[in-house]
Amino acid sequence: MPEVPPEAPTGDELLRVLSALGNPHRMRIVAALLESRNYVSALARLIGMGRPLLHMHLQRLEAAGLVVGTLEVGEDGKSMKYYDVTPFCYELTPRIVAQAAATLTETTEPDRATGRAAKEEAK
Amino acid sequence: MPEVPPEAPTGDELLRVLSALGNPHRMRIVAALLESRNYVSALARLIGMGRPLLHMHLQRLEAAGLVVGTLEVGEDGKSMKYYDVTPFCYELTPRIVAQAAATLTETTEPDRATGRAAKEEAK
DNA sequence: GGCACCTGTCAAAGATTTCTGACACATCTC
DNA sequence: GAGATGTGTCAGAAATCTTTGACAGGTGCC
Repeated sequence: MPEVPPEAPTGDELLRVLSALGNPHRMRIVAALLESRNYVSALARLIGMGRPLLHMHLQRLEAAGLVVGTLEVGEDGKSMKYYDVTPFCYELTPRIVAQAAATLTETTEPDRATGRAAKEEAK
Repeated sequence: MPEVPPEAPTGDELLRVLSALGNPHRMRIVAALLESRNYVSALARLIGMGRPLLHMHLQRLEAAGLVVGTLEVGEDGKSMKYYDVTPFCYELTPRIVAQAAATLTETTEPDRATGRAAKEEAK
């Protein structure tokens, strides 16, 4: 049996997943793809959305590991990029969120090497 | 015994939860509050964040039902707003997301059938 | 009174994210 | 060739989210 995230996703991973799913359009995209895999242009027509925009949303979902895209070549020689929903499974509880938060890499990139956050205690 | 969302949260609810948690600062806030409940000003000092900003983040978390704030009056007469993390528990799978997406009441969509996309009734 | 805390709000800046209309390329059919 | 399909990209609006500083009030203590 394949492994699913057992308990503790990294902060960055969880953040990517949550912010990817925290968007009505992307939720609908997942729903549409779960019903049947599809390629970009057809999916764009199906849910009434511009191709460039859908492309962006799909990239966000794929970056979060929620969908996967494979470039397939049809018998007519046209290449279409089909997207499938991955069987992801995340549990959201205070403890898991807290654990993830502890492993968050500073979002603001202050320095190249130090990795030190440049937040000082004022006052 | 209070019930936790067993399986199918509404689209709006899940959307609120995901977009609330899909932010590094808010994840850290949940983590800090889970370690120990706190009131706004102290929490602001603790995580090095302005009060107005923290206030906004807490409102977002509370609107999603992830934390609750209670205005308590100490014996010294000062009122402090203490926040607690609620024991939320959400499961994130393709099916659950798809189900939630189906009940989304949001979008500039034209309209389908009884369609009447409106904001929630303020209380 | 003045100081140190607490609470809340508001209006702007600042930074992201979202969205749109181009553009580029390829293949197949007419 | 033109026209349909598919792929991807880009720059720039448009909308939204984040952040800041100033303001309003409240209480207790020196």
